[in-house]
Amino acid sequence: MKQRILVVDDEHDLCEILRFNLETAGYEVVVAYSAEEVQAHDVTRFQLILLDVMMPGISGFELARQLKSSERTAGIPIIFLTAKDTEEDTLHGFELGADDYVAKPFSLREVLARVKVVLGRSTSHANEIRFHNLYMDVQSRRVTLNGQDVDLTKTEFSILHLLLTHQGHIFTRSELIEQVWPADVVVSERTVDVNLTRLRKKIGEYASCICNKTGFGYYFEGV
Amino acid sequence: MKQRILVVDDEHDLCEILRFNLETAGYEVVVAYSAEEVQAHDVTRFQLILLDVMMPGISGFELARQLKSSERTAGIPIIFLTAKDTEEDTLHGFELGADDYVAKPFSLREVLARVKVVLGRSTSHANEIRFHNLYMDVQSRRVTLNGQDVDLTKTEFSILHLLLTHQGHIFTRSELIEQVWPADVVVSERTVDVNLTRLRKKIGEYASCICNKTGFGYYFEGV
DNA sequence: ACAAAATGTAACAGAATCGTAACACGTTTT
DNA sequence: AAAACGTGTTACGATTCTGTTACATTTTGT
Repeated sequence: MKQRILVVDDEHDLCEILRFNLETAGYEVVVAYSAEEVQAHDVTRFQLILLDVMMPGISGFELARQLKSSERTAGIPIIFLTAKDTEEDTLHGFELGADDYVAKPFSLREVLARVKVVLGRSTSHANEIRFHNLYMDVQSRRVTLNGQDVDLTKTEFSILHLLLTHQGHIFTRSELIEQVWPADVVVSERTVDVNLTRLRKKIGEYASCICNKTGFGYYFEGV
Repeated sequence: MKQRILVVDDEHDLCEILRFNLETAGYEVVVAYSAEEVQAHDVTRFQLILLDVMMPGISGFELARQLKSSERTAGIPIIFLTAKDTEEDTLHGFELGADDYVAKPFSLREVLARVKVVLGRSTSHANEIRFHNLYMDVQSRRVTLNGQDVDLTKTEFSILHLLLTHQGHIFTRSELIEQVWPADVVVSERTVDVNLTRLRKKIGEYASCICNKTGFGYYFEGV
């Protein structure tokens, strides 16, 4: 089945150029001319989003933040297109979960190469996360520990996934809430603790890999 | 300060050629002849790793996977050196977080150009503060000293961050209190002293960089 | 060199943070 | 309809952090 790419940019000409070249390369392309227009689409149907940063109305960064904050769409790779190529903006983009970053003006070859890399990796290994004998299959939402199935709840799964994909990174409680819980629910910070405890109890010998640094937050300690 | 590059390749001759040319270009070079040998080094001290894919024992890909899976070393750029230049291997490399890819046989000019590009763009990460072998990652809230994690409390972290980002600037005790403590808490000025002492004890050889000027206050003395 | 002021540091106790069991309430399964 | 499950909240004991104090040491001014 063809892989589907959503191109979001307010410059019509550029969109058409991208559309033509991506279609030639065998992808199915849908174009939206603004962040607002994106909301008319079912974003989950796309395997990749090419997203312009500078757009009238809602900016690309803001849209990315929204997409990444929803569990349903957080896993969709995003490549930012931007004229801004300062270090700061690039970092901001990656912070928001960008999978790559292309500064305008760019060569089409460059864009195609990056699209290929991102799509290549999001279909192969991104769905399987491993830490020693702890496996997570993101696709089927299954976790195994030394070959034994581990029965995690949705919340626990989501937390473990976040921690494992960012080993060593210390997340504050608010960051965890922001990343794990839907944007519209309000939970107390202590709820995080309780869920971490529940998760620890289920992952046996790896419980001690989920660490807390007093005053900062929680992190997964690899090795 | 010179940028440090770790070259990992089992071919001694090639290593020496790379070493000579990189040193001529003004970099500091350390060579390891196997992935196993890399483990003897503190990898965090390097700003770039040139990594051969095909090595006896642990392969370059496997080593890269390990480095990228640890928050501490994930940020270090890697350029793969390889005789394999098939599409598949290149993709595999990028998947593992390679920052570039050079196929053997390569021209030295080519290697130098890519090293320059990678180091050029990875120099000033705004959220990573470095003083010799003392690193602060503001994003992930970690501090390492010669590759070892330093366990700072929130207050200590905050003080060190302030001092390191304003090296040489002398902060009076009230300035420190104002910057480090929340506006609504009241602490005695001597509290600052105690916290500075605690911080000093945790940063080993850099303790002496935190200086006091009698009657004025504290500052970080960069060499 | 001397006393006074400033700084370094160990020890302690109060405060803040954390781990976890128990409970409540809504949802799903049986 | 009852039981099982998921999950947020609360409470309390355990742990860690941190400000204060007291005394030791260094620096400063005369």
